[in-house]
Amino acid sequence: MSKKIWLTPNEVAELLLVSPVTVRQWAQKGLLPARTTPGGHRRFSMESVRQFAIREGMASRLKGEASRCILVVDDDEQLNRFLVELFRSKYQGAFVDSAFDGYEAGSKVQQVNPDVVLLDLMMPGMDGFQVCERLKTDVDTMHIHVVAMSGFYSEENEGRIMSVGADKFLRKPFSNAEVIEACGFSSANS
Amino acid sequence: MSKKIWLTPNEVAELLLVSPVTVRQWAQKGLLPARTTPGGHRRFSMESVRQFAIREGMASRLKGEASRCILVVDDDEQLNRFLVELFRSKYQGAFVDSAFDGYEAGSKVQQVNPDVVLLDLMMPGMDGFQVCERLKTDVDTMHIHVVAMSGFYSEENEGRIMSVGADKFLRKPFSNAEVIEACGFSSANS
DNA sequence: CACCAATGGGGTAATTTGGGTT
DNA sequence: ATTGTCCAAATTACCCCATTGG
Repeated sequence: MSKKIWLTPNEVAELLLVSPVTVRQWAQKGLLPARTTPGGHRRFSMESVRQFAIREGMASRLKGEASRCILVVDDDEQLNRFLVELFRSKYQGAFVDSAFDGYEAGSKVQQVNPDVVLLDLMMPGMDGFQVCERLKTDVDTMHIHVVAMSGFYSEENEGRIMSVGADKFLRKPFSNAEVIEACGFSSANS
Repeated sequence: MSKKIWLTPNEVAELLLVSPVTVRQWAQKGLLPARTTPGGHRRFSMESVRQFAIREGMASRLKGEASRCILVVDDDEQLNRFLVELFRSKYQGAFVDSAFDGYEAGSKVQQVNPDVVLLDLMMPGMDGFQVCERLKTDVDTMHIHVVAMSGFYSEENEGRIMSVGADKFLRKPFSNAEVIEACGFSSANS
């Protein structure tokens, strides 16, 4: 179900912008959970690295922590606009933006640094799986909450998207309350 | 992934001919964007430094680095790496980066603000036509020189990509001299 | 099984960095 | 606006040898 990705110290080092030696130190001190090979070499799971990176304050959240920011990625113009309006009207403090394809998603993520990405899986051209994987493998974006949406439900799809790091799965159609809850805005600010 | 060039504070200081302390100040004031390691040390991207230098009018201090910037977009890993290496080795002053799909293309364009985008038309997922159209429609990126590449030549394709704003069309396979010429590096340094 | 280049582990010493202050 | 200095902590260099993965 979940294809775990194990990273070598070198890969982690490159990801976190430090030398391999430093990664070893973290592992030695127990700061970064690791699994060891029969020969004693360490292997790190993507998930551990993500949590470590976020926990240790690598997040570039230096910017306005005031309001929340959500990015809607869906090629369906109707639904996209609707969702944007929904969030805009419901939470005036939040910054809401939208993207209609993979390219725009990448550009907008880089540009607005969202807290949440509401991501459609079935987009012609680039699918959401790739976008999600990219988001979750880049240290600068791995902290982003990914809510996947799909109209064609299948266990395989759900498993697949969750295995590449999605935080929630939403089956279309859904109610307003459901999206809002999934995006974690239920108890958010206003 | 792509080989990003991250600089330590000391390296930036040497590059801009100032003391490390000064670099710290800039980072603290948010003048120079930086990422931090889990331990709190700063790392600067070559691109940030370049933009900062230009913005602050000290571009002349840059030792001829990053005078130009080119982005290679192709899902063919082999060809992509080859092209990156080609430009890197041929023009050490140029900053070269790569993207392998639409999402990454959008992210990288936003991030490095290239002068030239070398764009493959036939990518699974998102095709180059969409990317090109986005590039040429957005005011912030419409100045970028787009060189389209394709292995499946057809008049229709060439007409189509040129109609959405591409500046050059390259038919695969092509010679090193051809790409370089197409990217406008012909009269560059050596 | 042996070979081999690249990588990883443990350890210590050397260097760099962030922050406060001048 | 930039730089020097101090200190504690973070990061790295270097050594030698084992492991990894062809």
